[in-house]
Amino acid sequence: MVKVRFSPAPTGSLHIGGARTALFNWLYARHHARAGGEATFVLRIEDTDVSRSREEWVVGIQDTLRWLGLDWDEGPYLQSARFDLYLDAAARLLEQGDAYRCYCTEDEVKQRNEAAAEAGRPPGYDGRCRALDAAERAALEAEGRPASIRFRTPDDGVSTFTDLIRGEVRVDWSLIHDFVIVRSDGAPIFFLANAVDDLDMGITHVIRGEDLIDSTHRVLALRRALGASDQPQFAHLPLIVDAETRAKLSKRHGAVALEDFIAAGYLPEALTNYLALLGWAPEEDGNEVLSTAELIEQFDLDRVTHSGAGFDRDKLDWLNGEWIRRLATDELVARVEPLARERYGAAADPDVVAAAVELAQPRAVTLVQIVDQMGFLFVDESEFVIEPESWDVVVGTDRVAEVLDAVIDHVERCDWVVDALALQPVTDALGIKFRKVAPAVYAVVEGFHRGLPLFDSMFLLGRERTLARVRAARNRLA
RNA sequence: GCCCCCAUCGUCUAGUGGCCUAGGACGCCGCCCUUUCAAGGCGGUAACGGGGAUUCGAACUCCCCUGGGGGCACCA
Repeated sequence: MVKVRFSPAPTGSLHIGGARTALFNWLYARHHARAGGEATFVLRIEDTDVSRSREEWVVGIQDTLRWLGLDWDEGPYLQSARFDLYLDAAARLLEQGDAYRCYCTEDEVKQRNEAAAEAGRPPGYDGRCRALDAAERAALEAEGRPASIRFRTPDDGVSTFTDLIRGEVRVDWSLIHDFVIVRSDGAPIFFLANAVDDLDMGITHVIRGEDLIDSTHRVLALRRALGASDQPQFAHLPLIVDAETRAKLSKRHGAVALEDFIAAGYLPEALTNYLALLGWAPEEDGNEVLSTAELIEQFDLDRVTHSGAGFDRDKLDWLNGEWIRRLATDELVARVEPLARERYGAAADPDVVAAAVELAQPRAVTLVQIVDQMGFLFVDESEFVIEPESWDVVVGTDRVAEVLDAVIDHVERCDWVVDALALQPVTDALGIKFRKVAPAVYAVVEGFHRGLPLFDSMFLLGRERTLARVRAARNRLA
């Protein structure tokens, strides 16, 4: 029996790190189920911090998860709808003496921490409200001071747990200070909600980022105080870091939001494949291009690595190309079509789009690139422009006027079939290697000096439009 | 500052004492192919952070150092 959960905070859209965590939890559950076991993947939205959470992120995260193909069996549960549960637990802890009311304000705690730091003492709550008697408490309350609820951690001893990936992890309790579980405004805090829910939902395995490894001790203590008879297994994943800075991936270092990758034309197949490769290694047959089914089959916590994984856009690009090539052409067309329509409107004739996709599939890196490359087919001659950089290439090409004249002459009279549009014979007759002048001709016809295969492109464009463009370029040259 | 985690090519990684003159993938370089650029094919460049210890034998075990990252909130 395996029950895992992905529990994002809806304080932003799903980012690379969160997606990887979701994927590993999902793969773990699906792998277990495939092996004949019972497994449940729960989606739980941790929106206890109401001020930082937004409905649009709650929705957006689910959309992105679905786009990735990560479906959940339970949920989404919203913690904001379960406050009673957490508050009841807090009341119980208060009653048991495992927690106490703290009348220190946030500012006061912060100030005392700073003072402690300056004095060379370790920071952390100093325990001021730990042992208040009834009279002191009454006095503070009479002052109208709001109270938070703090969990009382052990003063000595060692906290230990066995991480599925890292083995035994231990830390002295003396280093872990009493922490707040209910804010003075009455809102429960992450640790509490997290512990209560995992307990209540019967979570068996907690798979999450390594940045949470230190908080595990607190969650474990909380669960024990709450009467948990057993503890879940923990598995802390290596962080995904910026390959350059080696620091936790953040918005400062380029795209990290999954939405950005979707918009940039990456396929879910490629993203899940790449994400799986960050911090996990497949079986040793050398094949890294893996479908979701293959990932499910092979996934195992044993093969999760221990050190931070640098995010490498180049490898993602390569994988995306691989997946574009692996898709059936019809399927690729189906995915490109809406994008083409969105970009070019009614001009994007479905048949032409399909033909262009077929030309693009063997070489494309992203869906957006495919859409870009077919653009020349959908603009009016009056609006057709050659990219400045590509026009420079035209101008810088030797004997280009001569070549364009010959191309015009050839296109005017040749049979209108792709094979007849081959230009090598034309340049050969001039004693010029086609390769030398190809970029210029590409630019003149497609607007870019690198694009879809030229002869097929001219055919798709049609004789008149092709001629119009070449003539226009020829005139501009003169 | 304190605590925790980590340490193999530029990057992702394989490797659990002899199979390692360290393997694969991406990138990069070269060649071939070619309807430019790509894609594809072939080949190449490139790493066990340092020092001790254990052992007949260490990338693999232990210790120290160094380095990197993470955590120390009334965020999650």
